[in-house]
Formats: sequence, C-alpha cells, structure tokens
Amino acid sequence: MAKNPTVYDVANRAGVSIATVSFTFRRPERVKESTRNVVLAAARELGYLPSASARGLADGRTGALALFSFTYLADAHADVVPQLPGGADPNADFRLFPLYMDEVQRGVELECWRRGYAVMVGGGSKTTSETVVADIAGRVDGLAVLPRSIPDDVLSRISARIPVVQLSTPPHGTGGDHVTVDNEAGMRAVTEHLITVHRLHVLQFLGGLHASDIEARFKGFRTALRTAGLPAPAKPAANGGADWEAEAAIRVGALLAEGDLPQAFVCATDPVALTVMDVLQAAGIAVPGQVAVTGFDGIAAGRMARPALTTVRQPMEQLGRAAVDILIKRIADPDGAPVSRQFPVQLVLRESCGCPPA
Amino acid sequence: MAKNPTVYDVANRAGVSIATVSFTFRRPERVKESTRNVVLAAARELGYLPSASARGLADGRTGALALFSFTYLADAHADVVPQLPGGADPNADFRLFPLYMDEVQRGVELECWRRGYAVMVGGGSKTTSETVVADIAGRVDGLAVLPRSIPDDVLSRISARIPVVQLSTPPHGTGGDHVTVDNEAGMRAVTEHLITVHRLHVLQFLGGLHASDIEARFKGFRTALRTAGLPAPAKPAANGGADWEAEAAIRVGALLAEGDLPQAFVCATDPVALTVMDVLQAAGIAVPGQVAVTGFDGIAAGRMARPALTTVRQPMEQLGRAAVDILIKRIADPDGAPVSRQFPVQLVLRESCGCPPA
DNA sequence: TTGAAAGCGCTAACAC
DNA sequence: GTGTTAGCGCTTTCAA
Repeated sequence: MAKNPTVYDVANRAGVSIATVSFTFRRPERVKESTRNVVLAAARELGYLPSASARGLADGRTGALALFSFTYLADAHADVVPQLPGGADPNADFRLFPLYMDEVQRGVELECWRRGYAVMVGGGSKTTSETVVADIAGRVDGLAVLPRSIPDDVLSRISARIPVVQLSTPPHGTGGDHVTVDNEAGMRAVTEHLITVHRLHVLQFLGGLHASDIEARFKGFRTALRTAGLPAPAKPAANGGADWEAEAAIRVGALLAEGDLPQAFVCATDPVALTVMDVLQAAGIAVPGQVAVTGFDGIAAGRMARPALTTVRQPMEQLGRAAVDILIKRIADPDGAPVSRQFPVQLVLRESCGCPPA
Repeated sequence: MAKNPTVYDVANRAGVSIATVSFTFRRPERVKESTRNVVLAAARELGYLPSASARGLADGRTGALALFSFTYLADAHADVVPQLPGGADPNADFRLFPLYMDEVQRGVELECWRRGYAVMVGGGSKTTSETVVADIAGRVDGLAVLPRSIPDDVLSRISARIPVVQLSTPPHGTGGDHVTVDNEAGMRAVTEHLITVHRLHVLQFLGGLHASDIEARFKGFRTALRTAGLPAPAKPAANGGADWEAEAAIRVGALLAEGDLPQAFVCATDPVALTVMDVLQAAGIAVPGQVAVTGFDGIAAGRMARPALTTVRQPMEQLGRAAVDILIKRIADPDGAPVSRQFPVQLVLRESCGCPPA
C-alpha cells in the first residue's frame, strides 16, 4: 500500500496550489469549473483520501459525534465467544442483543447519518476507565451517554469540554442536556394493571436503585400501590449491586426457599424480569399461573420469551435520535440554556402478567 | 464552554515542556514519577482532553477502525419516524432491527473495544456517494465493509489506500481480505431438508443474484435439487433489482394470480422470506400448510414470525470479530498475502418448513 | 530525564 | 479565481 497522497501531491499533479485543492473539496463553488475538474481528476488518479485528522486539527471540529454505551456482560462474553466451536452462537436466543442500549444506538446512528455526522461508538463496561472515555471524547464534537456507562465525576469533567447529552435524568437535577422517558408513569401503569385487572395485591419490586431512572420507576410502583390502598414498601426487594440480574436471582431464590413468594414480581428492567422468569421456571413455579412477572424496556427477548413478557416499551430509537438532535443544536449554541426532553412510554401487555396470549 | 486546554497549557501549568506532557501520557515510564504526577495534576485541573485529530496527524494513525454498513429502508424510515406521534414505534416488531448487518456490527464493536480500537460506523444506503465512504475511510486505519454497501469501483479505490476487509466473497476472486460463511452448504442443507423430510419437490428460489454470496446460495439450492434427481432451474424465480423484497413480493403475487404456486419458496434471505410469508398470508394461503417458506440469516424477526421461520443461521458476531482481527493483522503487515476466512452456518428448523412447533 | 524543534495534512485568512 | 502562508495540537528525534 503506497503512502497516502496528500493535498500537496494532488496540487502538484493538477498544477495548482494546495489551497485550490482544499477549496475544490470544501467550497467547490469558489473554484472555476475547469480548474475544479483538473483537481478532481488528479485526486481520483492518485486515489486521494483526505485525512480527517488533518482537517479536524485545522478547523477545530471533527464532524463526528459519539455514543458512549456499555456492554452487558461484555467481558465475560468476550472471553467465551472465541472458545466456542464453529457453529455455536451465544446470541442465538437474543438475550444479549439487542438490548435497550442497542436500540438507542441505532437511533443515534440513523440520525447522525441523516444529519451528515460520522458516528463513533464507545464501549463501556464495569471496568471502563477514564482514559477510554477521554479517548472517545477527544475524537468527537459531542457525546451522548447512556445511564451508568460513565462514572459521574468523569462525566462532569468531560461535560466541561465538549457538549454532552445524557440519556437519563441527571442525578439531583445536576442540569445539563438530557433526554428521558416518563419512567414513573410507565411503571405506575404496569403496576396498576396487575392490581386492577389481575387482582394481584402482593407485589415486589426487583432491580437496582442508585440510578435516577430506576428510582423514578420505583416511585411509580409505590404510587400505584398507595393509590390502590395497598402498603408500599420503602425499598425494592432486591436492590443495588453491580449486577442487577444476579442480585434479583439471589433474592428470588431466597424467597423460593422460604416459600414466601409474592403474587407478582415487578422488575425494573426486562433483563431482570427474564432472569427472574428463568429462576422461577427452573424451580417449577408457573408464570404467570403462580407468580406474575413484568419488565421494563421492551426489548426483543421479552417478546420471544415464554410466556411472552409484559413490559413497558421505551421509544429507544427516538431517544437516540433526540440525543443527536440536541447535541447538534448545542454545538451550534454552546451557551444556551440546558435542554431536557421527555418521551412517553407504552404499556405492552403480553402473557407474563396473566393476560391471554395474543 | 471554555476553549479546550492543549499540551501547551498543561505544560505551562506544570512548568515542563510539551514533550514531557506528551510523554507522560504516551510513555509514562520515561518520565520521572514526581514529574509525571505534577503533569497529571495539571492536566486534571485544566480538564485536559487530548485531541485525537492532532495525535492522528502527528503519528499517522488514528487508532480507529470502521464498519461500513447500510440501512435497510433507511431513507424511507428516517422520513417516517419524525412524523409519528409520541408513542408509536416502527421497530416494535423488530422487522427492521436487528438484521444481519446489525449483528455483524455488534461483533465488530465488541472486538474493537477488546483490542483497544475506537469504532466508527458508517451508514450506507442505496444513495451512498463516494464522498460519504471516503469521509469514513479518511478517519480510520482500516475498514470493514458489508456486501452491497459500497460500489465496487469505490471499494477498490479505497482498498488501495487503507486496509479493507470484505464481509463477503469478493466477486471473481478479486482477492483482498475477506470473511464469509459457507453459503452454498447452508442453502443446500435447507433445500435437502425440504426435499427429503417434507417430501416437497416443486421449489422456487427467491432473491437477488448479482452478489457473490447469494450466487453461492443459489448454487447450493441447485445442487440439492440435482442430487435428489429433481430439475434445477437455471435462474431464481425472482432476481436482481435493487429491492429484493419488493421483487419477491411481486413475483409471488403473480404466481398467486396464475394459481401456480410451488410447494415451497426457498428465499435467499430472511427479510425476503418474511415478506413472502406476509404476501401469502394476506392472500389466505397457509404457511407451511399449502406452501413452505425458508430463509437465510437467522435474524430475530424470523424467530418471532408466525409460523416461526426455518432458516440458516450465520454466526454474525463472529464474522464481525473476525473482520476486525484480520484488519488489525493487516495493519501490522500491510503487504502480507490476502487472508480469507470462512465460517460454517447452522440449519435452524422451525415451523415455516412444515416442522412441528418446538 | 527533559527540552527544542521539526513536521504531520489541512483550512482559511489574506494578498495578488 | 488562485496562491502564500500561518497555524491547528500533538509526537518524536535529537541534544543537552
């Protein structure tokens, strides 16, 4: 592979100055047509590929946006895959993909392409170091971040340098641009459904707090209970911890051992709900016959589960698109007032709550 | 948002030269610990975010890899979404996502993160111009491209400049690095299944050729027929065109009108198969009762379809990972011999071929 | 162990 | 309409 030709090479070959070459690509209208054609021909003959680094350095913007996401079980997964025999496929049941963040990511990508931005996607996981985030941040003009993908202090340091939009409510009204959904109303809706339609009164909430969006969901859960005149717990039955699914599984296992199951498990997310269903079914408990289970997110795996998972669907693609839209506006107006957009969610009744199969 | 601090600012504040600042980040071991701490403190206080553009320009590599993908119906989709009322969600049935390319993309991302590369994702569609591809190519050290996402001539021009790996067999053994699956064996396997297990002998192949991987699938289809002593068509029943699904739908509609349906439609891809099932069902034809249908890919939507789609699953994540692995090796050894890796596929029997529900 | 200085390839004044 | 030129922020050789 020969050394990449530069503006100099192209200018040389076309018999013009480098400025003319640059203008030919950036401001075609400012170059005489005949000249432009000569330059384009030279560029084509040489296989000229403009360097984004040089351009970015020269004009102070990269023309790219990034989403910082995180991969569920990424580390474990990465270790497992290479060892599998040829045909094996850990994603065959779509439990690991696509999840909430993957659909948001798609929205980000589609919107970036539509608006002429390049998209970079950064991968977080529990072990994400500041270096990794800074590396991504240094490559783009703006950054969208999913909840829990970046430590708070790192996030605030980055926000001071480039536009950042969070895909969740910033803790304690920390300000900053963000896009969210109405978590509280959504969770309240499923909970009310369980109470009023299925006449279930002993409900437990499963899933980590320590995250503003989950807190809002728990709040919705409690509101529904109180509104129905039922006792509302002060805390989720399973909470916190780095691995919500494991935490929930352990809790359910304990309840199983005590023979003290509720009538329904209201889970903070679909993955938690699916894990809980696994545990129950392994223990021979019928869902929804003996215990109902509900989730939150609306991922594909929930639809494929048996029984199909009743959940609250977030408009993930739209969330991603909105994040990009906000970033682009923020880049144009760095000092405007913080923007916040909230989307509605949708109750999706399937079988795991006790509703009949479609 | 204050102007981003540079090495100069950090050096200034730390009372050292810019070289020392650079070394502190790139070659920490070459800087005395005390000095390093001073520099790091200064960087942190200033909120220093290294510029990837500057670094990329200086050392001739970006540290990023890209996947060039394309979005199914991207254009139409993009126009539709913004007009939908709040709760509406065009992806709710997962027909548009995740598709084959989305799972490959995931593999690319996971592997890039694991290997310390940043990932960029480029979006193609039917209207992809060379400019768009060149823009992406100019931002990275290597590029993975999905089949049919980039015009051949553009592809070869790019390949001359940066490492490129194709996720399909290059046409006419054009050489170049690539990763594929055993399309022929996979399609032969489904076809034989229809013939030997379900005793179906009148089969039609639906889906565009003009793509090496689809050609291989068609070949596998013919081989199975001939091996069974059945007549093998020289051409697919529906073929070519920019929109395979539409093409197939039209063809099926015509057959429907003529009352000349085969016993099975063997489709080149899952999306084609799902479209065909839609058309048949809309016409009141029972699948698989009156006509069997099979796909190829193994996307999520096939599992969710009723009847569930019999198909051949490709190890998409692994394909993506392999592409990245090859790129990284190629970057290290630009002039080595072209690499080609082929993965096996897996026959997935579900209901649309006539097999009983799981 | 640290500093000085020469680029990396491009953009955009500004001059012609 | 086109050319000259001064950076953009960083890496890296070479000296000190």
